[in-house]
Amino acid sequence: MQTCAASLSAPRSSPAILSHPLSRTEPKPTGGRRTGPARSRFPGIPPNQRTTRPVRRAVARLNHPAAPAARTDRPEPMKIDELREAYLDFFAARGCVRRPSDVLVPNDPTVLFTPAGMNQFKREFMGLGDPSFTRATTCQKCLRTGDIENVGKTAFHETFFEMMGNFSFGDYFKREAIHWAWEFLRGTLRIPADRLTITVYLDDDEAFHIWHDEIKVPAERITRMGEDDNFWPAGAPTHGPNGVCGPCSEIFYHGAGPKEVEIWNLVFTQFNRVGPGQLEPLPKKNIDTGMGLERAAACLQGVSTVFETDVFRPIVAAVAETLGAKYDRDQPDGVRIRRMADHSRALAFCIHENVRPGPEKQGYVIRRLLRRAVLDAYQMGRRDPFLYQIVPVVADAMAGPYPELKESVARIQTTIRQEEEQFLRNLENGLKLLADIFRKTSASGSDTIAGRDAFDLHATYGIPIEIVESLATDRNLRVDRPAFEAELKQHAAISRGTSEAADVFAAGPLDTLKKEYRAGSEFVGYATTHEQARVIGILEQNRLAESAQADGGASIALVLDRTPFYGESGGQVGDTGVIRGDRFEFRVTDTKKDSEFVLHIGQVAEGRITVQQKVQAEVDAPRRDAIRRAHTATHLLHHALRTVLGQHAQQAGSKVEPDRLRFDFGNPEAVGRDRLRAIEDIVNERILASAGVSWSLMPIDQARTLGAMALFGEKYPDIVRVVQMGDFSRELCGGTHLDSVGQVGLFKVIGEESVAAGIRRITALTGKAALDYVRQEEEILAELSGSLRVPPGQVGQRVAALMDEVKNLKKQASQRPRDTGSSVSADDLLAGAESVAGATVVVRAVGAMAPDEMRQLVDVLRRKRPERLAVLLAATADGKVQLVAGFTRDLVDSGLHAGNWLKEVAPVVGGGGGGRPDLAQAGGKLPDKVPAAIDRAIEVVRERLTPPKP
RNA sequence: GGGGCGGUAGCUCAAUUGGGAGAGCGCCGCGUUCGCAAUGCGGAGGUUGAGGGUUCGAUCCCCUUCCGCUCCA
Repeated sequence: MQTCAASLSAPRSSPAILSHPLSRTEPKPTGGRRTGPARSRFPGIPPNQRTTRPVRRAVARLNHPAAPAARTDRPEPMKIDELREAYLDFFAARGCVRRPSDVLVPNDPTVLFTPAGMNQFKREFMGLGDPSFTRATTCQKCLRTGDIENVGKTAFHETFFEMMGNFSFGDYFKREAIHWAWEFLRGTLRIPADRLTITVYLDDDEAFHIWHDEIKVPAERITRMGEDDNFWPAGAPTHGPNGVCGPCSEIFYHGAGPKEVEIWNLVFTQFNRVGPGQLEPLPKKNIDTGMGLERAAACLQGVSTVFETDVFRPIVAAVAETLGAKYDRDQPDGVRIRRMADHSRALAFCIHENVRPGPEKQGYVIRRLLRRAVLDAYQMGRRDPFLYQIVPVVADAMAGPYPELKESVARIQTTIRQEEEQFLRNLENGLKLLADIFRKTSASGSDTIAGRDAFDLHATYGIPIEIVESLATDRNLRVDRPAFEAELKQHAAISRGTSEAADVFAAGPLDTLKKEYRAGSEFVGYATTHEQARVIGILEQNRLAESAQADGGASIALVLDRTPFYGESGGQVGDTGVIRGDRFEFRVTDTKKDSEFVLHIGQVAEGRITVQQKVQAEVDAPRRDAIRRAHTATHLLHHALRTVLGQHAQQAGSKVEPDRLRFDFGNPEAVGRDRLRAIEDIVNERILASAGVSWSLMPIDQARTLGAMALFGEKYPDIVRVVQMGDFSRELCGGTHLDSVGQVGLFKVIGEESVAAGIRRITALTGKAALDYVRQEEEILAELSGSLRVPPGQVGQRVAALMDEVKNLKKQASQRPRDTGSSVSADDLLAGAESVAGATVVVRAVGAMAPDEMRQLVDVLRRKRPERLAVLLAATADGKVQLVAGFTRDLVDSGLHAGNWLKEVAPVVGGGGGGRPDLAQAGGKLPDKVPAAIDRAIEVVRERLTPPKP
């Protein structure tokens, strides 16, 4: 039976179905006295939502007489997709707003990946978030690599996982959180009470009381734990950090195995830590809970690891099958297969959200995941890429909640495959280096590879220690593992450097403003470029100020209640312009967005601004128009790219400036001139056709249904703006656009390049800038044609002809005999040679000669006199001396060294030199001393030359 | 953010305290052959990533910078 999320999220079933007599999953009240107190405990929740609701899929099944589960005593275990829906339904019924999962890489500088369900609610926890709800529930995609070594080895560690949570922002607190958790576990999931135990924080009597006296959990099933186990953040009271924190209470499941499983953590955020041991109660207390989806499912399904749950089983099987291995849970390869299964799922989700393997940050985390998995396969004997083959299985297994994954399968596979190939190549290269190390180690008579060598291989070339060890063993060598570990530790210590311990919750100056103006700044710039407004904040050096005056240059930021200025976002640059008020003028040089506020950044040109003042905000309209042209053209380009290259050519980023745009998109290869031309043509044809541009607001789901292009891995608000051009382009976009496509004027591509593996970038111009560009090219051509004295059309031929000519002339020049003027011929030199100890000694000043020529002259001399010849030539040019010396082979063999000869001569001309025994060169700065150097040279060679051996 | 390694011909890589920029493969031409594979001879192809410094002289040493790889955080 197919797991079907669609049916799970169908409109609510009628109460009649819920009370169907066969509905055995309808929970029994946990106690007879339940209903009464429950009413008073949960004010504000409609009574019909207070009781636990059953899982609708189960209901549907029970209503269908043919369903096998209806006839067995034990219903088939709950699937992961069912558990997820049951949880979200349960809390939605208790007034929690069901929010979508945040993206894996959140807009949050303190984390690389979303680590927990609460991450997306940080602002809500501070009372600064969306005011439309105070309780929420989510199933959040998370990624953690802190315990990566344990993945596959333990039952429950995963890198990618889903965390279900319910959250209260100053709304319900401890009592409700605990009661509901228990109701869900006991009622909806029907977990027997004797399988559950509880922990609470040492002195959290309130929580203990609720568990013991209200829920009636026996005292021996409740344990009080210290701040390291039952406080969030762990150890916060003693060790910090300062800020919001609180005790927590955990629920453990005791299955068949020896170890209990933590399936639920309830965090009661009730304190503000101001110093060691100093906890001040918060006026508004929060609830932050987390239930690991997969581990909870494993408990329900009666399996001992997450890898045996219904979602993971096919992935594990696919890995084993692809590798031609048999999956045996308890064999060493079992660990590897589980790890590969986990990593392939994590990779699929990350790459889907456009996190690609790379050298830093998120990309590097992903790269390591991939390499770890490929290494596992390598050690199981696999030498080709394989991981990419798992992707479709992952997409299938996760299709219920994440159907969009399927659309990305091809893209994810390509990315993974390329990275696999690269890593395998690295490994092959590494093996060569490894062979060297082995040889050196053996040659030195040792059987142990130094830890330092192993570490160098690891740190510099990325050759994993496991590979080194395994290959070493094959050659009866071993690795000094302790020394390796020591190196690793030392490197880690050095690298730690300045890792800042960022506060989990950091409040900025704008948050103060946020308390007063919840809605933020209103943007009126779609309709107008000038507007009356009021100053609601002045930001000076990151602090709020009451007023600001002209003081020569310091940049400050103004916040207005409403503004026509567009704050930089979605790739579109911020507006510039001017803000005027009573006796002041403020020049806006840039506009940025900070959460809900628009920051007008610039300088006070004259006068004094104070908060609450009325102002006139005026955007630089011509510049804005140029931006609109570029932005509308960007959508046209996106459309043309997909038409010419295919649907894979999706946006991967963009920058929109006045009459200039940069657009990054996925494409495996360079676009090429022809296709680039076709793309440019399509855009310009659309411009000529001049379709209208319109926009509307709609819920995100509706926009997707309409086929509006949205980026994966991008966080969108609930209500989105959809910009439509004619009938060919519809995109989610908050930017400013033209009224009609025709206003773009001219569109000209000026460059295409690669920015990352699989990502290309097109740079283009619009409007006046495009015209200017074309004119500039025209002028360059005119200039060229002028100086070449040919019509523009013949410039190419003319240049080619000139280049040919240059080449031929060069060739002729190099072949011409060297008899240029002052230069000396080899024969002359030999004629003037002296004879020393039976050898021919040529030591001469040769006027101006290039080093290259001198070397060749030495060669000529040696050819003419192949035996017992010593040459030293001295040239002078530009106030410098150049010496070249050489010996014939036999003299070198008899112990003479041209380099050493020069070392004795060059100091005379104020220089130094050296070279090979048969040929050397030297230089100096004293041309006057050349005669002295020549004397010295002859003197030296006389001392050294010995008569030939008989 | 920090550490290590690297960037030389189209590709893979050499170049012994700093001293003449090379090899193999590929490419082009000619020869051998009925033709192909094979093979012989000849040839083209380089701002040694960029910029600066030290030096008589820098692929080599130093500094800056860009890019790639890699480890750690």
